[in-house]
Amino acid sequence: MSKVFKPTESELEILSILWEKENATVREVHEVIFQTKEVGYTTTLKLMQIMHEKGLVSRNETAKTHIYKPNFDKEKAQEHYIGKMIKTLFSGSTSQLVMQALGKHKPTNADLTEIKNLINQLETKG
Amino acid sequence: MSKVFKPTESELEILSILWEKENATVREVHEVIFQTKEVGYTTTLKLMQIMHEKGLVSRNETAKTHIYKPNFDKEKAQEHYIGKMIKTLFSGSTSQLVMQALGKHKPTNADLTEIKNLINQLETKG
DNA sequence: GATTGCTTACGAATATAATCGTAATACCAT
DNA sequence: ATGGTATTACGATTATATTCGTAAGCAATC
Repeated sequence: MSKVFKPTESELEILSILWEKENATVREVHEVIFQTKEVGYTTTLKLMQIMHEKGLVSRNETAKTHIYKPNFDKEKAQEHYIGKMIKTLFSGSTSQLVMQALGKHKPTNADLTEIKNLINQLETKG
Repeated sequence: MSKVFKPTESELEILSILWEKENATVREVHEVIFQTKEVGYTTTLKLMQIMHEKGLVSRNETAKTHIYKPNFDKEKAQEHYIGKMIKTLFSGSTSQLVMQALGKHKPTNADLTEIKNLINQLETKG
C-alpha cells in the first residue's frame, strides 16, 4: 500500500533543491532552476502543485505565500537510485559501482581514508 | 554536435539487456522483459525501432530477423548516471555516494579488499 | 479606494513515451 | 505452391510530463 517513490526528472530537480534548503517557496525554487533553464514561473508553480497532489511534498498554507517541504528524506531517494543503478547498470555488483565512482570522480585523501575506515568496520563485522 | 545520451526508462532497460548479451534479436530482448512485465511483443519491437532511429542501437538487417547491438558502451552510461547522481543526490560528494552504497548494499569481503587496494593506489598517486 | 505587483489556481496546449492492432512479408515444412 | 508461423513496419491510441496563459485574490502603497 505504500506509495512508490517515482518522481519525474523535473520533480527530482525540485526535490533536490528542497533538500538543500530544508524548505522553500515556489519563488525560491524557481530562482534556482531559472539559473540553468529558461522556464516560466508558473511552470515551476504547477510542478510543485502536482508534487503536492502526489504527496511528494507538503506545504504550509497559513500565509499567502506557501512554504514547501519534501515528504521524503534524501537518504531514501539515494537508496532507491543507488539500488536501481546497481541493478541495471552494474549487473548487481556494488563494488563495480564503487570502483567506477572512485575512478572517475576521485575524492580527497581525507575522504578516501574515511571510506577505508568504513570498509574495515564492514569487514570485521562480516 | 555530439548526441546527448538520454535514453528513457524503457530504453535503458533494453540497453542493459543488450549490454549483457552483446547483441540480441527483438524476441530475445522481449523474453527477458516479459519475465517481469506483461507487455506485448510489438511494444518491445517498436521501442527498439525507435532506438534505432535515434541512433542508440545499430542492427544487422541482412537476415530477416534483425540483430541489434548497442551503440554506446555500458561504461559511458555508468559514468553519465553516476555523475548525475553525485550532482543531484549527493551534493557533489563522491565519498558520500560510495559510503551510502557500501552501507546499504555490502559487497563480499574479497570485493571490499579490492576496493581498498584501489583506494591505496589513488592515495599514493594523489 | 485605485493601482501595482506578486501570489495561487486552473485549464489547455504541446511534447514525449509507451502500448498495441493490423497488415505485409519472409521462411519453413508439408 | 500452399498453409502456418514468426517477423517487421507502421499508424493510431493512450498515458504521462511539461509548459504556459489567464484569471482571481491579497497586500502594500500611493
